Amino acid sequence: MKTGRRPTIDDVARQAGVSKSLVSLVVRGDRHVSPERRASVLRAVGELGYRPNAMAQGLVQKKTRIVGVLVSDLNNPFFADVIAGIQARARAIGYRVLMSTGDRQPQHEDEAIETMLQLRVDGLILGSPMTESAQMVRASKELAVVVIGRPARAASVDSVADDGAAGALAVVKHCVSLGHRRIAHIDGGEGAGATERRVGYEAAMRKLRLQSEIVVGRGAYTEAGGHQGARELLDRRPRPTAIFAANDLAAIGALNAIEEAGLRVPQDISLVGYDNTSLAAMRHLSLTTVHQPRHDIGQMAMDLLIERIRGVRVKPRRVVLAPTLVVRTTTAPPPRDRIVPSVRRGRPNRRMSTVKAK
Amino acid sequence: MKTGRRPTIDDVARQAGVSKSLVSLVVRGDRHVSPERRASVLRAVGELGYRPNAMAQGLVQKKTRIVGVLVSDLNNPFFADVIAGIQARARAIGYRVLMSTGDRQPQHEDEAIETMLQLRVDGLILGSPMTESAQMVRASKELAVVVIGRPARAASVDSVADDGAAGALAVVKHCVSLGHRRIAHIDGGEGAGATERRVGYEAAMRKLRLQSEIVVGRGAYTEAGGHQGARELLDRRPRPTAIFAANDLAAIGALNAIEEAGLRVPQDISLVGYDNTSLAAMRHLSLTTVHQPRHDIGQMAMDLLIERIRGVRVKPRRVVLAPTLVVRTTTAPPPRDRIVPSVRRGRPNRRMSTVKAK
DNA sequence: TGCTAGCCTTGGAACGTTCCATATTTACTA
DNA sequence: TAGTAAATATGGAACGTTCCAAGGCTAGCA
Repeated sequence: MKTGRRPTIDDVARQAGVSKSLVSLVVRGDRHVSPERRASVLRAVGELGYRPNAMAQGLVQKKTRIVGVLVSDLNNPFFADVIAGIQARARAIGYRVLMSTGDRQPQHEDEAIETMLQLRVDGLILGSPMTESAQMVRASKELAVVVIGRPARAASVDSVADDGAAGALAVVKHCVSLGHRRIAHIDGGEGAGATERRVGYEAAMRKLRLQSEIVVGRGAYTEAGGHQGARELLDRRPRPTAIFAANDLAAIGALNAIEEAGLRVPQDISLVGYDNTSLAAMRHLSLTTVHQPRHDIGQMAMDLLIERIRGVRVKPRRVVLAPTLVVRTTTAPPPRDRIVPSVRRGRPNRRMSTVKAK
Repeated sequence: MKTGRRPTIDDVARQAGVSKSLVSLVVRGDRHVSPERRASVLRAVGELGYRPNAMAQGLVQKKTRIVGVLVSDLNNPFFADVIAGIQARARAIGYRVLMSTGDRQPQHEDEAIETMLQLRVDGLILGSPMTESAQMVRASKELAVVVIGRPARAASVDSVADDGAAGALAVVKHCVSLGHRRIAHIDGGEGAGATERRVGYEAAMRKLRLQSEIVVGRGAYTEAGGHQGARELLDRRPRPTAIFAANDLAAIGALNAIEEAGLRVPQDISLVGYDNTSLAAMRHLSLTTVHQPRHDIGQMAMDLLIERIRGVRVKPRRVVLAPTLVVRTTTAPPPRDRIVPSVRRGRPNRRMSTVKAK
C-alpha cells in the first residue's frame, strides 16, 4: 500500500498539457475531442495511473450511478440468483451494484440502509428485509426504493414478490391430494412475505374444509427456525403427517428435527419447502417446494428501480409473480394410507375430491 | 420518491441560526459545543431530515471509513459467516462494510474492484477471488488489501487462509485409515486455494506411498464443478473408492453424480468435502469435511486490514490457520472390506499402519 | 485592573470533479 | 470574401463537507 498522493485530473491535465476540462471530456468518452489530444490525455492517464474519484463526480453530478442492495441473509442461496439478475440488468445500463447485509437484524439493516443513503446511491433494492415498513417509506422520500419478497404498502415503494397465498394453496392442495389432513405449517416469523404464506396456508386449509387441522409452529426463515418449529409440531398428538415450512432453509432445519426424532421423510412425514433454492434441488435432498423465478425477480426489481430513477413512472407498481409447485420426493401419502396396499400409489385426484366432498 | 433538493449543512445552519462549522461539530459529536446551540442544531437536523453527504465528507477528509468486500460466490454459504466476522469487527470500530461480487468471473471481479477503488474505500478484503494476483497488487498500490482463502504472494497484500496442504493430508490419512487406496480428488479449478489443496492431496498420496493412485478430476468450487469432476472419476476403471472434493459445494455436486450413477455413499464410495459449511453439517447430508473457523477468519481479515489502514504495520502478514477434520457419515471403509465381516468395523489405525508398511 | 487560559464559534480555503458560458479554430455556404 | 455553423478547447463556478486559523467571551488570578 503506497500512500503517495493519488493523481488527480489536474495532474493528468498538466502532464498532457491540456486543461482539466478536456481531460474530463476524454475520460468520459466525449466525441468532440481531437484524436491527438485524446491520445496524449490517455497516455498521461496510463502513465500516472489516474482513476476518477467517484465521490467528487457524485458530488457535482448529484448522482452516483450506484444502486444499493440490501440482502437479508447471506446464508440463503435464494439471493445469489436474485442478485445475479440485478447485476445483469445493472451492467447492461451502466449502473454499479453495491451490497450490504444486516444479518436479519432490523437494527443492523437500518444502519446498512443509512449508510447507503449517506452515500447517496441512486436507488435501493431491499431483499426480503426484516426492517419495518416505516424505514422503507422514510428511505423512499429520498430515493427510489424497490422491495423484494414482500408486497409494499407505501405508494412510494415498488415491490416484486410472488403470490404467497397462491403458493401456500398449491402446497396444501398437493398434500391433500396425497391424502394428508393434518398438514401443519412452520411460519417464517418476521421474515419478508412470511405473513402472506402463513395466512395463505390458513385460508387454504379452510378452503379445503380442514380448518380444524390448522396448526402453525413458530419458526423463521432459517435452519434453526425450521428446526425449532418442527420440534414444536412433532410434540403434538396426534402428530401432523405433513409439514409445510416457510422456506427451504426452514425445511432443512425441520428435516433435521424430524430425523432426530427417529422419523423418516416422506414415509412418516411429508415435508415441503418454499423458494426452490439450489438446496431443494439437490438430488440427495430432493425437496418438494414452491418455485420462484429468482433471476427474473432480480431483473424485474432492477427494471422497476430504473423507471423510478429516471422518473418515467411515479405510480407505484406491485409485481406479483405466480409461483409454481415443484414436486420432488419429500412428499408422499401419509403413513396410515400404507396399510391399504391398493391405495398406496393410487391416483391423487380421487382422494382430493373425497376430502373436498367431506 | 420526493425529489426536492435534499437539505445540506447550510440549510441546517440557517434554520438553527448558527454557522455551518458549528453544525458540523454537533453532527460529529464534538463536545466543545454549548448545550443550547447543540439542542437547536439537533432540532433543525430533525425538522429538516438532514443526513450528511458521505461523498462530500470523504472528499475533504480523504477517507471514507468504508471497507469493501469482494465475495467470489454468493451461492457458497462459506462467506456468510466470514462476512459476519468482518462486520462484527467493523462495527466495533466504526467502519462500514460494502460488498460486491463478480459471480466467479475474473472480469466481473475486476470491475467490482475498480468500482471500490473509484469510490475510494479505505480498504479491500477479497474473499477467495478468482481474479489474478496482478490485479490485487495493482489495487494494493492504492489502498490496504487483504485476501482471504489463498496465500498472497505480493509483499503489499496480507492474507488469511488455512493450510490447504495440511487439510488435504488429514483427509487422505483419514481415508487411508479406513482402508482406502484409490482416493481421488476433484480439484477447485482456478478457485482460491484450490492449488494448495490439490498439491497437498498429491503430496499426501505420495507420503502415504499411494503415488500410483493419484487421480485428479477437473472441477470447480461449485456444485456443477463437483458434478462434472465426479462423472469424470466415476468413468474410470477401477473406480476410486473415495473422493475428496475441493469444497463442500463440489462435494454436493459429486454426491449427486454418484447417486445418479446408482452408487451409494458411503457404502460404495466415500466422500469428503472442505470448509465445513452449514451444508455439510446438515444432518441429512452429514458430510465428512475439513473445518475452517469462518467467523474468526473474517475478524482476522478485518484486523489485518485495520492495521494496514492505520499504518501501524507495513510488513506483510500471512495468517495460516490450522484446519481440522470433521468426520461425519459420508466416509466408511471401502466396499471390498465388506466381504470380511470381522474387519467391517475394525479399528482404523491398524489398517492405516498396514498401508504405511507396504 | 490587566493578563492568561480555556471554551465556544466562525469564515473561508480546501477536496476533485462536472457544468456552463465563452473563446478559438475550422469548415462550409452564399 | 464574408458570414455562419460546427467542432474543439478552456477557465471558473459550483457540489457539500471538514479543516484551519483566528476571534470573542468568560472566568480565574495576581
